[in-house]
Amino acid sequence: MDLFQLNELTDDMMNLCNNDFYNFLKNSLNKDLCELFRVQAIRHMTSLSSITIDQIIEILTLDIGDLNNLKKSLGFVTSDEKFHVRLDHRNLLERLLLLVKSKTNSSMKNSDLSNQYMKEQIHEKCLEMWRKTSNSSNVIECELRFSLLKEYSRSTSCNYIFVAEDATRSISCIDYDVQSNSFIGFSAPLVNGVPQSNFFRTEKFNVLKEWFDEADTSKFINLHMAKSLKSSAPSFILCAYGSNNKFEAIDVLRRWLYIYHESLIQGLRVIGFSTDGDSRYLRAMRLCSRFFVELPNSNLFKYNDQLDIKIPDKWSWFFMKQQQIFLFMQDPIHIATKIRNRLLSKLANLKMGDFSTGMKYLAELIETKSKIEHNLIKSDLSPKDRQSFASCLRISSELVLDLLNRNENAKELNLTENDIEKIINRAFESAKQYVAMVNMTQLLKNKDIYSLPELSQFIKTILSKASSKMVDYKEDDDSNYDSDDDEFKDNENGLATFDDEDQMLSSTFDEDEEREGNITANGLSNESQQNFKGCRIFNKINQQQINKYFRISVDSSVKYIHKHSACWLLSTSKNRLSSDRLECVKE
DNA sequence: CCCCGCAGCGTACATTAATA
DNA sequence: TATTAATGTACGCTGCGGGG
Repeated sequence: MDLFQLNELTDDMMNLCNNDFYNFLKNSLNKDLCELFRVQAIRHMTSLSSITIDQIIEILTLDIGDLNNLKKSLGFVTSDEKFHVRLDHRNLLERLLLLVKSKTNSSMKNSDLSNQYMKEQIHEKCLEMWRKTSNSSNVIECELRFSLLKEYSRSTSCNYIFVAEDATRSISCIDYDVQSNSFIGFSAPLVNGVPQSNFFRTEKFNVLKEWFDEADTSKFINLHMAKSLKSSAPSFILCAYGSNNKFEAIDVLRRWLYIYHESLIQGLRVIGFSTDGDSRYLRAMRLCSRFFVELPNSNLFKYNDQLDIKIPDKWSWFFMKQQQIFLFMQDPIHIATKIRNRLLSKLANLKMGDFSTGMKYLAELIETKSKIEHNLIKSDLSPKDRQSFASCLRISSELVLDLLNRNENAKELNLTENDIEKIINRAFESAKQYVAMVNMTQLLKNKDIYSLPELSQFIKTILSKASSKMVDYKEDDDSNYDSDDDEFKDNENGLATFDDEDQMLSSTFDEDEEREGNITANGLSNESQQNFKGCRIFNKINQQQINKYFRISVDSSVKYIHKHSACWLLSTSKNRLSSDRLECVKE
């Protein structure tokens, strides 16, 4: 078979593997090249789509005794030990790879991915992920990974990102992280709304004990996700940390601004934020969008790259300011589940425009059509699981929408600017009726606030000057960053100096030492390394490992205890969520 | 055993009353 | 008039008990 005569590989050829594959290679290339593929353990035709010639022959450049014969028949070794493959062999390989690549490309276009190819792709992706996670250090609590974010956005070739944030309840548990040499599970203090990473780092056992007694443990996990605006892009974990849920709206705002600034330094523009409906988040949104709020001490527009939102002139009732730096939305998963719950609710009725929707159309669909057409299951229509986002996906899938559009009774609804105006006007008209009922019409007419624009202007004035306006004097300049920092550093040093080595032996922590003493006294027989119910205490440890251990004094001699063991020693109670919620968290 | 609704709690915020 | 204290609201989480 001559590859140069062949215009395209057939599907059968593409699916060749193992012996069939090698036979094909023997026929179309030659015996030696076939052997090369065997050596490289390439067993499938489809594997060739992602390989280059250099990768295949690279092995021959190495000094491997078993391959000497193969080397001789495929090329030459020059005096400087470099290997050169014979031109004819190279041409053959090039041709083969070209044919395979063009075939896989065309089959991709036909969206006719063979299973084999999919597997290869998944394999490739897994490898890529593995490389990424092994190269870059793992997520460190509190650390905002802006440099990785830059890498991520470059891979999606889009410089605009949307950031989401949410917190959820978790089991609190203190543990020691060897990599960062710090304790995790305490709730880190916020500076400018940003949690301090590696804040709980100490070499003193007593400091740790103090933290156990006084510091708050994290009862929540707060997670920041970023997503490139490119729709196909995956999402990216920006930051995760424990929190005790004690924070204010201004913390949120500052955190957002911090993320915005840092991203800008990396050349990325954060378009907006989305969170759930926690009142502090909502307040932060209000502060940031200056919705009847004043922030006299912060300048949101110092980078001069605000978004200009075009609000129609007629919309006198739309009070949002034109210039914004962020867009806000409740996170779409919440919205989707809420709409679904409403849609499936037996009591409430979801109206969209003039159309009243309901689950009857969907139920009809399930009854009349086969599952292959809509992919819905009956439980999708039972509102029992109110958080089932999978159901939302299925209900709103293209398949279902398509089928619904074909149904005359369930027409699609497109919301336009005009529709919104209509809705507002209708609401205003019905409000007028209520006003008429209480005989206020004349009064309003006299005061010149009976028409919509007039009333809007009136309300706007009232809202902006009245006490309903919120004023926040919290500062947002750079000098503030430093002062806050110092404050916390002082605090840290204060603790450290208070518990320095001399004091460790003093009477302040007698009680503590005695407990230690008991432990060792019970277990202490004659060995240098003691086991006491899994808590090991050493007389001596490797100097390289010294920062993983606490120096403690027992019976006036110095011993070492691993920081992890110290955590175990100090955790007295096991906090857990009730069982069903625990399962939710595990998910 | 699992799921759900209910009451209670904690947190932050908004509003109102009281005070300097 | 500006600040502080008290009260009320919203929301999410927890524990409990009932029902399937």
